[in-house]
Amino acid sequence: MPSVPKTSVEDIVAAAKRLIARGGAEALSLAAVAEAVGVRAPSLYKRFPDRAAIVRAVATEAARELATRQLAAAGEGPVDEQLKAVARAQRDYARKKPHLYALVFEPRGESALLRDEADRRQLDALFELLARWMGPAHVLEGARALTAFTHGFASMERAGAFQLGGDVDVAFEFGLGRLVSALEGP
Amino acid sequence: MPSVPKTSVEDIVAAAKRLIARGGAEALSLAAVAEAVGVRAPSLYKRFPDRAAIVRAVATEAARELATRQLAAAGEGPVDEQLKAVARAQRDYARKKPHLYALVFEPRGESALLRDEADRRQLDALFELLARWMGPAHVLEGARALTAFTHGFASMERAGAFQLGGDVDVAFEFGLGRLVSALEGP
DNA sequence: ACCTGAACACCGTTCAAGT
DNA sequence: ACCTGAACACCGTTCAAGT
Repeated sequence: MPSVPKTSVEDIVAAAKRLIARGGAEALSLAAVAEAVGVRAPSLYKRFPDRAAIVRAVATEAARELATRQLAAAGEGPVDEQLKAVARAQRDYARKKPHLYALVFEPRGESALLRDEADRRQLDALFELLARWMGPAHVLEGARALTAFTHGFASMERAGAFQLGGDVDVAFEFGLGRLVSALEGP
Repeated sequence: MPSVPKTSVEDIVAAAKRLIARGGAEALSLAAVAEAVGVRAPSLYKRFPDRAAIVRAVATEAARELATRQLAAAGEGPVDEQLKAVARAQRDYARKKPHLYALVFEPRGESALLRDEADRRQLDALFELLARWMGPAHVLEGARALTAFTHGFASMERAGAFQLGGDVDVAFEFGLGRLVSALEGP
């Protein structure tokens, strides 16, 4: 009857996030999460319907975290520099937290990403930034092109796909510079 | 003593490829592979050291298959049109065989992609194509930019990341057109 | 030489029993 | 109201025993 909770939703998500950051989502076991929050695995089902729901909650947090960093990185300089900074922040997050990044951009199976309000508002801000560079006509297409390039680069880098030598940083800046220039104007 | 084999390496890879194409690599069970080739799961260990090795073999085949399609799609037109056709073939493969595509471009864990000779030769041909468009100076950077954009787009499309409406085909052609133009010349 | 059943350790998930 | 041990079905993998 006392029903004193040993843990909480936030506790569980935080522990799961830490574990995923360390070993990736597919290596996450409920037993490990449970131990990290001082409980047994079956108790997790009191707060989450299943394992996938826990992973999804972590993905939502990671998406917000990434958007926050991108917005902070944008700063106040010229618009094209702001756009590049946003892209660099995305790549940077992918390098520093590859497993969390993968959760946002490469969700597996049923774990489709669910974005927060906060996340959504931040993405809108990035959209407006791009609108100032391109004009209103093709903003959606431009955003998709820029994000696709950046994610593709980060994803391939993470997967070890760049095996032919050369300076990968140089390649990123080369592609980013050319693409951002190509997006200018209507 | 008779030792009449019931299956073969090729058999197993073909069955695994079919199963992965249908349900994705992480849903592949050795029991299903074994049943498909008319054997019991433990017998698979006579030909492959572990599950990951089977998945890796399928990935190698998928990589070759993709490169073959890209090369075939290039055709004989103007160089920029050939480059675009190669990118479109990549996106097309990602849409038609998403699970096999993911195996090539988004390998998980230890399953780093191993390319065969045939695959490598085809990639070289694509490189030369790009060199004719860009000149020799930044071919590596250009190839990485073009592949990053195409993979990023295909990956996000596959993950259902383009949720804001708009015509996704138009966005792809928009980005591809601007990027290829931006890569022209030294 | 190859195949097999049985066993092992490890999963996610369910549920009746405890407080 | 929350937590737990036990059980279940399902994994990949190992291995002694079969032919």
